[in-house]
Amino acid sequence: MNLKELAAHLGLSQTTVSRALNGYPDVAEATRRHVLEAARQFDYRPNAAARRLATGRAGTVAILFPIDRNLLVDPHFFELLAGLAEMIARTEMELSLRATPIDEELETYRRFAAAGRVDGFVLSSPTRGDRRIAELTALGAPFIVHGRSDVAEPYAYLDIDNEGGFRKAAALLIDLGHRDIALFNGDALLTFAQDRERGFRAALAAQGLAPEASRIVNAPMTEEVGHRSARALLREASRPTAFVVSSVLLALGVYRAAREAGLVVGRDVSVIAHDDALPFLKAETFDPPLATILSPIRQAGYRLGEMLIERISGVKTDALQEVWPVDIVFRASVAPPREQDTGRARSRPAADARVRPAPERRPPR
Amino acid sequence: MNLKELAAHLGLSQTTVSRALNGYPDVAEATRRHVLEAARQFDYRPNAAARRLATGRAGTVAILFPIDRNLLVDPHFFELLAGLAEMIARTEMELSLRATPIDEELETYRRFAAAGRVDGFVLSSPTRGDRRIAELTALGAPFIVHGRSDVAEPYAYLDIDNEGGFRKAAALLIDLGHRDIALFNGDALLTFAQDRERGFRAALAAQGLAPEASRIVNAPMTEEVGHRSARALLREASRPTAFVVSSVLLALGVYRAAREAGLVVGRDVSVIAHDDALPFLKAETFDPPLATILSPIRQAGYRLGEMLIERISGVKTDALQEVWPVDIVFRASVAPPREQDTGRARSRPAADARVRPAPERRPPR
DNA sequence: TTGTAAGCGTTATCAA
DNA sequence: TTGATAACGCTTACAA
Repeated sequence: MNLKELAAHLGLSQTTVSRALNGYPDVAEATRRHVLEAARQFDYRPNAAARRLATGRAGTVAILFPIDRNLLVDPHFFELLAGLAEMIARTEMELSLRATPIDEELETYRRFAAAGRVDGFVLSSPTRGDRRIAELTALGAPFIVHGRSDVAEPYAYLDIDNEGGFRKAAALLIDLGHRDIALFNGDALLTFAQDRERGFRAALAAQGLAPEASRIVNAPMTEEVGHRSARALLREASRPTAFVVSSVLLALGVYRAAREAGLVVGRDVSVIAHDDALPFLKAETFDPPLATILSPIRQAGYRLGEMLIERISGVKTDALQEVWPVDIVFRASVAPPREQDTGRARSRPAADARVRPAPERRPPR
Repeated sequence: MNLKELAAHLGLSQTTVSRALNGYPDVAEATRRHVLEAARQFDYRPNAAARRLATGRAGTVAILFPIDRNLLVDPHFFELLAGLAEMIARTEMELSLRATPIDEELETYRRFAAAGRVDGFVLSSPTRGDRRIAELTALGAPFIVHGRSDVAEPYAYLDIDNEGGFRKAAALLIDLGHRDIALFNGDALLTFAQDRERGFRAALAAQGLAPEASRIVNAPMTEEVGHRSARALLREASRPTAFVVSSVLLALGVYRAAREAGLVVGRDVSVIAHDDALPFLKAETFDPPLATILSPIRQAGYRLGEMLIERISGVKTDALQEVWPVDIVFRASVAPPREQDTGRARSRPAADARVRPAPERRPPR
């Protein structure tokens, strides 16, 4: 059943039926009732392609992800995606997911935009000097960035306070007495990794400290990397007493390395991790529970969807720039450093390990 | 630049230009060259909506996922999605991702199909008597199922040999001497969980064994569930000596529960897990390395994309039914049961734990 | 080998 | 408040 047939059946013109269906004001109430009734009865659904062609709007937003960056599609991205999908599902729009070889990325954006396949994009994992921003701006395609970059153009973004979060986490460890702290971070090109490192260094610098090169690791955020990196450091005669890491997956690896070295997390070494709130691996169920810099990435995905839609409907970029604060959640994985022992201790952490209560701060929305 | 303008510029009709661009044979070679050249020069991209309207093809496949089933979007789904996206990216098609409240699921399929928004669907996580299959068949919408269901209609699917895999895994543990084996599985409504349980029970039955009710757990496949379930069982005076679990995430929780109970995996308890090959958490990096029933879900996603496209282009359902074998990979998490001790042992598993080599079997493609 | 013209199913303009 | 009618940009009979 299409519009023509429906109109014929009703003895009305297509115009009137279309108006009635789309909620235009200049339609008699009685007419509208008839039309809606008939549409329901015949289960009429306007053809998407025809509508797109007529309106010039694609009714679609897209998010691209590179497929050959480490051959790894990471779970943080998918949490973001879940939130985004959830938001888009509340609208009439569609969400198009596109994998793309990294070297064809810009070309893919161009193709999608030029063919009118999408109305806007979500950009994730921006890098330093990210070229996508200039490209899409030049194309005139609406977009929103999850994170920030150091480019000249103004653009819409939603970011979290990575720098502040990591500064606070490191400061906290320093307060407890730690002096040798390692940072396991994402790829060095990613701005969020740079922001985190900046915050981390700032906290150290405030106490006149500076990390040795070996203490900073940039690599994919997996259990395996966390394990390998921590193992290497824990073998050293003078090992770090604390770790700040960019993902609970990295933390998982650090815990394993600590166990293997006969060290007890929350006593012999402290660990604090950025937690995107991956639903299948929760910091509070770590053993011991993992202290975190918390910022639910799924909520960010949801909000990104809202912001992109506002952007598409004409809201200016400078009205679409948000930075969310992050929560620091203290748990038993963090404690004052211990007199460095032989590394052979095996008992469990004291149940009464001194832990400050988690502040009750929530991100917006 | 649209077709009309391009044609005008070339001094040709739209028809000829369209033909040249779409590779029709009845176009003079010289003409085609000119057209392609001009198209490149002006960076002409056919408008997607217009093409869709004219051809009646949406150029899109969709995959839906429920948002309120446990509020959990699981990483196995996203691995599937990654593979699917990778395949679709090699085509001109689009992949539409839709979240949907579980109670509006069927309606969402209907809406998408009726509005001509998609050419076909991938159905994931089928349940017993899954209603989506009958619905989509009635609608005449092409689809492919990841997994199988017990419905009357013929349909296209790709599944793995869940039953065989779990039968073999359980049989192996029995061979080693285990008699009390627990199964941690997904939601009981899911056919893959049922198939796995059937295989598990068959292996036990072959030796005249039957699991107690407490030994079978159906729940979301998370670390937390694995931990909680294993902890409950390991507290019993007569505890299971082995665990067969449906995900590496569950296995992670089992490992943790074992550690807490002072038990050593690969000595005091054996663990074997189904491994969908989640890239951020690898069975071989577990401590001790985790034996698995292996079947990379990302490859399945890729193949599902291929099969769906074939289905859309008219291939019959009975030519699109595949069941992949699974690999059993032996690792140090599996060993013969031990004389049941007090559960206080703390030493590490012997490095020379008897482990059979992994058979070298690969799934098709 | 090329061109004319109709059609895909909407929305939007303008007049009635 | 309603209705002709013209886009929207492409594909595809059919004719030349």
